[in-house]
Amino acid sequence: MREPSLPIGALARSVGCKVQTIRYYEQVGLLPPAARTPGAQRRYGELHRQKLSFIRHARELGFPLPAIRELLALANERDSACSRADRIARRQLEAVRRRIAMLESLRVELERMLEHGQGRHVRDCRVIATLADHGLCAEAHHKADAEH
Amino acid sequence: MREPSLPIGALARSVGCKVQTIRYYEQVGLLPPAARTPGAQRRYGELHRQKLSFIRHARELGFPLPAIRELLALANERDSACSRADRIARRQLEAVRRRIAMLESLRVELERMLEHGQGRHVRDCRVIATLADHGLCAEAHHKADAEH
DNA sequence: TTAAAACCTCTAGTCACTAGAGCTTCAAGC
DNA sequence: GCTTGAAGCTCTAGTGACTAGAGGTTTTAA
Repeated sequence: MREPSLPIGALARSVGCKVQTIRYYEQVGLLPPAARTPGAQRRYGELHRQKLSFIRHARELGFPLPAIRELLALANERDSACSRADRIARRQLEAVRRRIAMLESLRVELERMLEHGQGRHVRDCRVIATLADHGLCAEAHHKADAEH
Repeated sequence: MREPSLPIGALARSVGCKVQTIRYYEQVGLLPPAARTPGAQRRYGELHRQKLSFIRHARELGFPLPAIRELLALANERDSACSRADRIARRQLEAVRRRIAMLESLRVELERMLEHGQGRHVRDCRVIATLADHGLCAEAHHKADAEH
């Protein structure tokens, strides 16, 4: 098998990311260095594709790169306990839930800002008024702060 | 009135942000430069507090700084049409809704990953398996990509 | 008067990419 | 075998919205 045959562009297309992103992952050590042609171009095989696909999927789920690094390591030692992976996923789930809660309260507030729509002038524009006076807004989204 | 009497730390506490954030806003021109003591320390008055509060509130709603800049400008010309502020808010509402939709599908997938919980080993860990095989996941979150 | 808390500027770092300059290599058609 | 254009290469810098730290100065309360 002359396995490593995919050039970087084809790999990028096949997992739906940019070429630079792949080089970036290699640079920060998430992806092992690719095989190279005599002219120093990267060539990838199926294993690389699977790993990259794993990374991209985890990124879409919002895992930060350090967590993904850990998940990749776990996936390798196939006999170690699953609980660590679970814990990482659970942490991520909590973060996602917090973000949803916060965004929901923001959605409600934005909808309220807009619901009487066409005030003709800025001086009675609900959007501006609401932003100017924090007291007008739902109490909710102050508590939900926490993170990014 | 010796209006500008709040030092930067007190202002930061009063609106719930960091000192450096206030200096940053001044640096990028979102906040007008503060008055200074003879020793060059910043002193703020009520107007600054209101403006900063407006900015922080808008940030909590997820508006990016360029949009906030525009909103601030609009708030100043109190006779101009409200429709521009409305449009900005509406755009932001759309972004918030998209983000919620995406996060919801991620939440579902993460919950599914975790629901059979305690597989004892990595080789049958749903978290790892789900990440490794994108085909296993709900179709949803691919469509919802779009943006940040 | 002194001491410590708060302030100052400036630089660099964060995260996860993304963009661009300037150059080289590959692959397909002739 | 030659040409040509797409795709590759490295390296540097930029993004957004802060955040952190070094190293020094000012303020304020005891």
